[in-house]
Amino acid sequence: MDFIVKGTLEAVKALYNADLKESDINLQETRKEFEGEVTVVTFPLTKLSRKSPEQTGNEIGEYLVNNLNEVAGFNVIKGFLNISVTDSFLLNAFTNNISQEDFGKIPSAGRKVMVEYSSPNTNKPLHLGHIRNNLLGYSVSEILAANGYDVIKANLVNDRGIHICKSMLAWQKFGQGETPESSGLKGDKLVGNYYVIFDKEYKKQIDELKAQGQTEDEAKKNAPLIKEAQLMLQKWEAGDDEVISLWKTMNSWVYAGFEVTYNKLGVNFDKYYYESNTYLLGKDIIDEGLEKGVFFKKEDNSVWIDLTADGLDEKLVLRGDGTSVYITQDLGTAELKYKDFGVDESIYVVGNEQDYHFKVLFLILDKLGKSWAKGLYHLSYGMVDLPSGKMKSREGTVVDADDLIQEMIDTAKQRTEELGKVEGFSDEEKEKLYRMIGLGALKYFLLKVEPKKRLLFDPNESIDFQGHTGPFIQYTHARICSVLNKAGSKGAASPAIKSLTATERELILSLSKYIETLEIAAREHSPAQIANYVYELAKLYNKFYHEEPILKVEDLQVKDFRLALSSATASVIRKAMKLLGIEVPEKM
RNA sequence: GGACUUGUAGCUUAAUUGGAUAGAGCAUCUGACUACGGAUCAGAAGGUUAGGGGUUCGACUCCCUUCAAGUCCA
Repeated sequence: MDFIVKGTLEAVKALYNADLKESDINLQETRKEFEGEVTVVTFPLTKLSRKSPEQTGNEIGEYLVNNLNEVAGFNVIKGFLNISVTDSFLLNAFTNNISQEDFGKIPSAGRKVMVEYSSPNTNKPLHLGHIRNNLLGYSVSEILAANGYDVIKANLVNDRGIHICKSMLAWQKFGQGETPESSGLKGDKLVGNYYVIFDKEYKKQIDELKAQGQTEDEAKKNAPLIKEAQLMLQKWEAGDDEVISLWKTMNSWVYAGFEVTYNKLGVNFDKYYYESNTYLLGKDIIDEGLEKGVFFKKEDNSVWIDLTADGLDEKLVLRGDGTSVYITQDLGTAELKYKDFGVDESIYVVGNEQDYHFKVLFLILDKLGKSWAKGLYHLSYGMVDLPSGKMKSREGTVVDADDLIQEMIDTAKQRTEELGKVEGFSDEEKEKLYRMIGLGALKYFLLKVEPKKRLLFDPNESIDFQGHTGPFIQYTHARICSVLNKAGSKGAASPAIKSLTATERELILSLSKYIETLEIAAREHSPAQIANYVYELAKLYNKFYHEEPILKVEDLQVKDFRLALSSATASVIRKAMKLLGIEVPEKM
């Protein structure tokens, strides 16, 4: 609707002799209860016209009708100038653009972006919180790619540290040689079990020590198990053969397990980073910062940065004994990523508990004068909570990723069978369909909410398959496919069509908004924008479907046009859902 | 102690970034040519946008303050 903005600028120039920028024109969609498609808000223009909002609207409206072929008419309500565009304008847009196969394709911007997501610990299986992370990361990658970016999906695996030593130690002591093969357990589950066992045994020891008169803090430090775990970490850092070998073995179990979950979720990565390779990075950046006077040393030799001028605190970047803190290695890893790929932008998909951390990290890199620091972005998302509060793997109050996925598939199966809709499906096709619908429901459920909002998940309330859901949109797609199949044609936009029904107009307008939605989703790093858009589109199509006959309509040109409209809708649904990582079936 | 985020119908949520009577879905109630696929559609009911104050033509949106939930920093 660019031409409305340009026309309004001309009108303001001609009528009031004022020069405005495009951004000064406040354009919005016309509300359903009024006639028209686009609305110019004229309140701000009254300063130029020195007339009432109504008069200003009428004058501009007159100008537009007289000067723009595409404008059919207008009405003014208070400070709102509602403009109706002509049917032929909409039909042209549909024929020349929307109905084309490559509609929605944005040419390459020649920019490279890295999206780091998932980034799991190797001591426990993935849970619902990780699912949100993975879906967000994957979807944002798809959205950026659709916007013409060259995208690198990265996974920074936290494969070292005290937590994995705990699992290793517990396995050594209590595992009796259990392996994924011997137990039939998924590798990540097996390792996770030992992490829990460690915690139980550790707590026992703490209780014993407390019974002997030690305080809680003392007991936590003195328990033999924790000391052993710390010793193991030291051995790991020293490269002890036995420890390294066990570490490699157990991690390989975990990776095999993760791979299964990633496949089920349909996410993947172009590049894996491992903390065991990166945890020592960053120390040269500390030196660089000291030289540049960005950092300073305290008496105990620890290195700090003073961020009080930026409204933050003093922040430790290297300990007095020369060992790293989290931010040390993150500084190093950021630089490594840039060296590896020369990305223009780098996105970190990490929970909002690390908001402060990333604020500091990016600020430091900026102060160090890194040219690429302004391209860093923390895609912060809210935690997934249960009604009982936070999920804690050590206490077993987690919604396991594999279990949840399976439940969703089972529910999809049950629903579909109840509805008796899989006649003529082979067993393989059925399995594929159940998986598609179950995951569609799950993914849509998680992605339709703005990332930064916290998500409450009640395991006792099943995820819906009706209404504002993934299956609703999948159903709409299948329904369109069914119509097209029956017709045996994808239709064609006929130039002979003279007029459109109200719903046809709405549908074309909705389709035309796909590209700007794509751009907004990329700018805001928000799959929710796509999710809500495609729902609106599907809803509108169903309305159209009920109101207007397609196959039964006598006029063949109208029939052909409606088929083309259906086909274009299916196509946009398919493209939009793909951005969410959701597949759509042709029958369901 | 300091900082950040969130708070919208019973529940899950949207609002073009300051615009019209705050828009949907679930649940509840009422309807839909014996259907081009009823996982759908049409309608009813449901709101002091956590509370209070301010800014202006106009506030869910910006500012101040109180409350609630969550998180981070040493």
